[in-house]
Amino acid sequence: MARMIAERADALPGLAEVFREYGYAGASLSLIGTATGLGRGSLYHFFPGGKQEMAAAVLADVAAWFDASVFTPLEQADDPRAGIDAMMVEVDRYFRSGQRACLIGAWGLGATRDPFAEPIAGYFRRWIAALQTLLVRGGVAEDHAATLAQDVVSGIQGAVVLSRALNDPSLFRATLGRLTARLYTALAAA
Amino acid sequence: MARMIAERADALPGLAEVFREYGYAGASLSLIGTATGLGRGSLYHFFPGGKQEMAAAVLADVAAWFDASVFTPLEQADDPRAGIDAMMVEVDRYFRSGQRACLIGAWGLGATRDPFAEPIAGYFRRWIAALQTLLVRGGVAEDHAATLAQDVVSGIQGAVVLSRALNDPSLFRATLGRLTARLYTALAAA
DNA sequence: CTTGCCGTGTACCAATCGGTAAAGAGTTCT
DNA sequence: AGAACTCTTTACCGATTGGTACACGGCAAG
Repeated sequence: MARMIAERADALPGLAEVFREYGYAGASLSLIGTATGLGRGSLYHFFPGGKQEMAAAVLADVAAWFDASVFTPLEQADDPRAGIDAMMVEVDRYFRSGQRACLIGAWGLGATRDPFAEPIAGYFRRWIAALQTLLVRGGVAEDHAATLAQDVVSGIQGAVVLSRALNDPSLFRATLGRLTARLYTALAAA
Repeated sequence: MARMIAERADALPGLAEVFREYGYAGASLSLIGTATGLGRGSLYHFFPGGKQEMAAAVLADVAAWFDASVFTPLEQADDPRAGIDAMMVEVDRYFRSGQRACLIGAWGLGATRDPFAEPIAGYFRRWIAALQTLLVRGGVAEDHAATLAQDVVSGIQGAVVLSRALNDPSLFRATLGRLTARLYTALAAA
C-alpha cells in the first residue's frame, strides 16, 4: 500500500486552492481529493468534521499566514514607508497581481459567510487595525488613519474583483501604486 | 391544477437572489424552485438550456438593469455632479448599502467566471467607460478620468466586500461619500 | 516478535444532484 | 366545438454528493 505519511498541514494548500477556485459548495470531495492527493479515508482522518472542518482549517491557515507575513510586520515596521512597501509587495505576490481571488473576501459575499462570519470579520478588522496603527505611529491623526486604512483594505479587495473580472494584472498593480501614494501623502502631511 | 401563467421574466428576480446568495454551484434546482415558486417543468420550459441558461439570463438581466438605470443616465446627465449623485444613490440602493453582494463581481472571482468571462468583463468595462465619459465631459483630462473611473468602480466593489464581511452598512455609505468627494474635487480642478 | 496506533484504500450508504419524459390543465385561436 | 399552444405537475433517470465502516499495511514501542 502506498504511504506518504502526510500530515494535516500538507493538505491545506491544495484545500485552499480548491475552495478559492470553486467556492465552498462547488468544492466537491472528489475535487478536494484530486487537489490534495488524499483519499477520502485520509481526509476524514485529518478532518473528522468533514468539509466544514476543512473550510475552517483553510480559513485559519490563510488568516495565520497574513498575520505572520503582513499584519505583524506592518505593526512592527521601523519606518512606516518601508512597512507599507513591504505590505504591498506581499499583497501583490499573494494575490498574484489580482489574478488570484481573496478566499476570505469571496466567502464573505455569499451564504458561506454565515458559519464563518466571525473569522472573516476578524481578518479584515485585524488588517485595518494593523495599518491604522502604522499610520498613527507615522503621525497621522487617529480618525484620518482609520478611514484611510479602511479605504486601502477596501481598495485592495476591489482591485482583486475588478482585475480578475477584466483579466488585467496591470490594473491591480497600478491600483496598489495609487493606494501607496495616498498613504505616502498622508504620512508626508503629518 | 394551479396555474400562475408565469413568464420567463417573472422568474429572474428569484433566480438572481438564489444565485447571488449561494453562487452558481450552490444554487440547486430545489432552491431555485423554492425561490421562484416554479417547478422543474416550468423552469425547463422557460430555460431549456438548464442552469447555465438561467445563469446567463440573470447575468444579462442585471447588466440590462445597470445599463438602463445607471450607465446610460450617467452618460446623458446634464450636470456631471448630478449624474454622480444619481449613480451613487442607485448604487447604494441596489447593493442595499453593501449588505447585498454584487453577483457579477462575485462570479468573476471563481470558476464560474470561465463560461461568462465576456459578459462579466463587459459589465465592468461599460461602467468604467460611462463614468469616464461623464468626467471628460466635465472637463477632466482623458487619462486622469480613466484612472479615476477605474478607482471608483473598484472602490465600490471593495466596499461591498468589506462592508458585507464586517456587516456594517455605514462603512459602505461612508465609502461612497468619499468616492463622491474625490470625483467632485477632480471636477472642480478641471 | 508482538501489540497497537496511524494513515490509507475501498466499498458502500442514503440523499440529492441536474436533467428528461410525458400526460394533463388552462387559454386562445379558428 | 375542436385544434393548437402554453404552462405545470409528477414520476423518473443515472450520476454524484457528503459521509461512514472497516480492513489492510507500515511503523514504533514494549
